[in-house]
Amino acid sequence: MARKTKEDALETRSQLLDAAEKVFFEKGFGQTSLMDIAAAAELTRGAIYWHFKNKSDLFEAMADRIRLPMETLSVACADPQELDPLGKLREFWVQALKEITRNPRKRRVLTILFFKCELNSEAKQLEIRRQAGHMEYIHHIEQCLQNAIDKGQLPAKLNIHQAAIANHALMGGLIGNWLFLPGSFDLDSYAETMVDSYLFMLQNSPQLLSP
Amino acid sequence: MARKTKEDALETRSQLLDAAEKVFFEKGFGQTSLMDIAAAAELTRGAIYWHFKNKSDLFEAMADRIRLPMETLSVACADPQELDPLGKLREFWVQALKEITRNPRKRRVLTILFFKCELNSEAKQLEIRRQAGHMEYIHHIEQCLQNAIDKGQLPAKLNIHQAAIANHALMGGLIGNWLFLPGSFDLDSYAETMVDSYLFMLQNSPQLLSP
DNA sequence: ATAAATACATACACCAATGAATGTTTATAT
DNA sequence: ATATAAACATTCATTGGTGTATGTATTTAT
Repeated sequence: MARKTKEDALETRSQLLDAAEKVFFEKGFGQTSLMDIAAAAELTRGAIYWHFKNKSDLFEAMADRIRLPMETLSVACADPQELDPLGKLREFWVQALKEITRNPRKRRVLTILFFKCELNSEAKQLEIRRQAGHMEYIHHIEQCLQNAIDKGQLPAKLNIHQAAIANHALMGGLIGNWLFLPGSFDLDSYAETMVDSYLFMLQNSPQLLSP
Repeated sequence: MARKTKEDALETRSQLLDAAEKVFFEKGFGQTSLMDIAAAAELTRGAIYWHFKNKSDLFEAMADRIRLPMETLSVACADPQELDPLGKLREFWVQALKEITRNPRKRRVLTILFFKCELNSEAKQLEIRRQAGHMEYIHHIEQCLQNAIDKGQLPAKLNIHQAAIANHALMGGLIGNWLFLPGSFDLDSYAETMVDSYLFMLQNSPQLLSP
């Protein structure tokens, strides 16, 4: 076929990514063939193999168009200069949860990553990314909590690791459960309550204090 | 091949399920062929097709050998006769979390269900089961919480639905995160703290009260 | 004792999907 | 103006895996 302009080529590339996102979301990674995606983009497999190495490569490119919630926690929370780290943390999570309900692309891609693909040798890069994000997030949130303790916003004897684990579990669980059954609760309007309740727990729960 | 006795047949059937569990865990559902499973069981695909309709059928049979944590919440918690519903709930979740770390089969199968398979047309039954479990669990825990309110163990104005959503998210998140990176924290020793902190939150958080 | 059914193993046919090879037209560099 | 390479479309060969059909030795019912 005729050669396109550089911008045109980038356009078809993003068409392919849009189509991949759509079909992966509808049929799951394993059940969709490259022809399905090409057809959805009104192109051929030739276009896919020109822009991407293979199905996994296309999948990664699609996933790379969004940042995972856990990957977006600002280092500002851990900044010693920050006077209100806990407020920052609260703001971050309230916004992050609402963002998922309001950004259709993020919602679709997260649904794919959570439920419509599996971690195996095909998706090695995805697994590595998730593992790294997992561990980095725990580290970031621990720094953030330590910072809040230093500012007197949290009890000095708070068990930081347990608090971080609880945060990760609660937020990740909220996201996953809502993505799985968006009708089961209104994540957008529950966001503040969930975050505030968690923060209340950190400030007051005697169970989370180190002996 | 020679016909086996009825007990022998059941034995080979469970050998196939064991092998399926092992290979699915190692390679993921999509990446394992029926020959992989047959080989792991030191049998042939003929044996699989005798005992199961196809790969999905085998997968479901494997998954059906365990009960999901959310499926095991006793109705005892919601029993009006129960004097200590909150204590029952606490006991249930502490045990459920510890069980996952101690029961290798449950751990493997849950890992498969969480990360090594995808929800698509092949796994329709699995998705239906998970959706049903999801909704039934919310319902059960709401009844349990209402019962605890009636017994004076929780504030009368507690927002039951939000409390149930938080419970589901926290417990599901803990399980999922631990299965994903079992080295990131000690679920077994954190179990009590997490459950107790959650219950403390229910009892004291002003955010979880209805206006 | 023997006919039928069981519990598999083996062999076969088939297809959907991949990846590469090739074709075609146009943008772009020179 | 021309050669080159980009941006795909088309065609082709290959294959891993599935489902089924068939074989076969026992078990079990009668």
